[in-house]
Amino acid sequence: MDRRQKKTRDAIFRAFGSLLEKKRFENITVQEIIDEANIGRSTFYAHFETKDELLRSMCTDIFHHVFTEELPQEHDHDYSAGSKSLELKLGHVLYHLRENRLNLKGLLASESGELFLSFLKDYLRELFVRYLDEFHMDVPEDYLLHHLTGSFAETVKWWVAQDMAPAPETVAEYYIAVIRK
Amino acid sequence: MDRRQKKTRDAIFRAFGSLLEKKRFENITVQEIIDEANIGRSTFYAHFETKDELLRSMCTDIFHHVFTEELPQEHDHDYSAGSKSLELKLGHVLYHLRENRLNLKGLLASESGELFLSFLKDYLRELFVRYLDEFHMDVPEDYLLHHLTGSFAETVKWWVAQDMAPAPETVAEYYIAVIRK
DNA sequence: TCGATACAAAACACTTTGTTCGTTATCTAA
DNA sequence: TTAGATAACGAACAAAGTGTTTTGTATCGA
Repeated sequence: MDRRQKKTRDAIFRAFGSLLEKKRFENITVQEIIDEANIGRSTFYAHFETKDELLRSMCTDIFHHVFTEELPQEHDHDYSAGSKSLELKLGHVLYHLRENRLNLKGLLASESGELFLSFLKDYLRELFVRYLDEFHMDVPEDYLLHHLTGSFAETVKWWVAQDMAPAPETVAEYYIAVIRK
Repeated sequence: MDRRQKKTRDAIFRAFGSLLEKKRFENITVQEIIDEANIGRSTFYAHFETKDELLRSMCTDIFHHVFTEELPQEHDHDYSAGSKSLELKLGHVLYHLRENRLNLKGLLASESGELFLSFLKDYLRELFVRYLDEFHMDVPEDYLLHHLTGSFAETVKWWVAQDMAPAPETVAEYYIAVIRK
């Protein structure tokens, strides 16, 4: 990739992240991003069609990082030993969300939060679907999946509201406790 | 209240509701509401400072209706008989949400949905707090409440996504099944 | 070095918002 | 029924934001 492209792309991401720490997504204008990134107006639109697409790109980056580099030992999925596997995986996800350079508090507020969370839920769904057989509830599978991903997303919201102070392992434990798999 | 005020206020609500059936909140402009309601521009702003405040008023109306007229027999709260009380109450809430003249699908989409759901959660919190002693989980009370309200809100989302086809009682049953009080 | 292309900067048309103001219509209370 | 208050109308306005276009310049990679 052309160095110039990478340079401005990084500048845009940096500017956007920095602005998200100060104000919520919908109150950030393209002009502000342009000024903060110190680039030309037309340059921004050459990279992103809209502010939403920028957010989308940023979310993709984050979750690709969180959900691929992570989740090791696919095969210690041990049914016999009580299986803490899911709890461990979710702990890892939380761990990486916290250490991410991004200010989640800014991202989660309102509109942008919904997009962020819908990304999170998509990834979570793939994860949970592999554990469905461990749940024995008399409800539609689709509803159960919706409940599990939604509840974890709500857990993340709660955690962020607590400034992510509780340890990831603790939060994962809380979550497992309330969903009672 | 002056008849003229009530008349235009109603017209605005009606227009807004009608537009919400066709498009999502953030794509509706004040001008469209004005045209649909057939009122003057300055008149709109005399009633509501902003589009958000209009939405807020509408939510207040809906939930006041749903949560007050409802929830009868406060004292059949029967601990001994397995207590279906909570399930019944939640069923009533769902029932009223469905019969409400408002198109929830339009409301729940994106931005506006968050405001709507935050209203719902506030009311739910008051409801759940009276049942907390029926849950025996080793997690912070605040987290538990957050989980219960959040999960029910997610349940509503799921239900709306199913076009509210399943019976309210059935959905309430699903919910009770997954939270396992 | 040379051709391609990314960038800057300014101008542009367009949309939406929220306010102001003079006029007209409607209400309420006496 | 009338008089005074107040709500609605509608046009005009400034301000802010969006997304596009154009022209010239700087930087890249081969």
